[in-house]
Amino acid sequence: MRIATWNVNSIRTRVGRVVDFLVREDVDVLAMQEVKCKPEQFPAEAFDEAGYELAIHGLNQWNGVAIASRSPILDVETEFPGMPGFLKSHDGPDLPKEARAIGATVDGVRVWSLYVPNGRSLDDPHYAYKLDWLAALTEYTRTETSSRPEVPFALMGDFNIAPLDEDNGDPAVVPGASTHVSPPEREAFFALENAGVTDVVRPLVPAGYTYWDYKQLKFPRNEGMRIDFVLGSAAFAEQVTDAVIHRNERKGDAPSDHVPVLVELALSEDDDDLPMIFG
DNA sequence: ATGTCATCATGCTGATGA
Repeated sequence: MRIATWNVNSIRTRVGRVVDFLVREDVDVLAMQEVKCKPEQFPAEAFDEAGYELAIHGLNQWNGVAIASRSPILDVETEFPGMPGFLKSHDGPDLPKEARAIGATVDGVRVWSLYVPNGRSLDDPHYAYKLDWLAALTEYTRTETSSRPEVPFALMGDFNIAPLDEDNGDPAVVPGASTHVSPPEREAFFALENAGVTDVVRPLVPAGYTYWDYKQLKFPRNEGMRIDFVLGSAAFAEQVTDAVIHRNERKGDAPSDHVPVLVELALSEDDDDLPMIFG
């Protein structure tokens, strides 16, 4: 199985690029973030024609997550247990939470496409929301990986955190003053890694960024950040045979500001592609 | 240079979010 994550920054703007990538790289499952549309606005036909089905969670022009898959998408959830809402986005507990998570089972793998809140600034309510959101995700991950350790489980997406100093190549992102690199955010990320999942890409791709701001020639200067990750349970991680950060997807016409991160698993998909030996 | 990009609405320009 070849499975990837990509913050596409508007699927309506990027659909050609995204489907081209899926076909060219023989991707079986794609977790998308920032699709920036409602399900009825999602360009589903292009995915259908390329042989992918979709699960989409989008409420408005902000955020929005989706999963595309060649195999059937089962048991879809649009939030994880305990996931908080952002106070400014609703006036009460009955109103919908932001569309930042979608989980589904594909070929026996439990996959989450996650768009972690940005935080905006260290003194913004969005920053506290980000930490609360990560704490709830950590508790869910601990419960899930301990109660069903045999199920391969993966958190894939834009975590909006550069966990290590080497993950931040942007001089405008200053430790002590900026989000994405503050100690509480990094501690939240490490707590998640201690709750039953590990970064399956870093051992295979030790260096490299996944995001470059559109402004100030950040990509030509290579002043990027590594903030998109695939965190897998033991049952997932032990199947990983390869990983690639597709840096070239930041080039050319109308790129997203993030690039896809692809992981290959030894896990067999289903028998559809195999010869019919037994008739 | 607060230098780009995407979206929506008080809509063809500004506000919001990243």
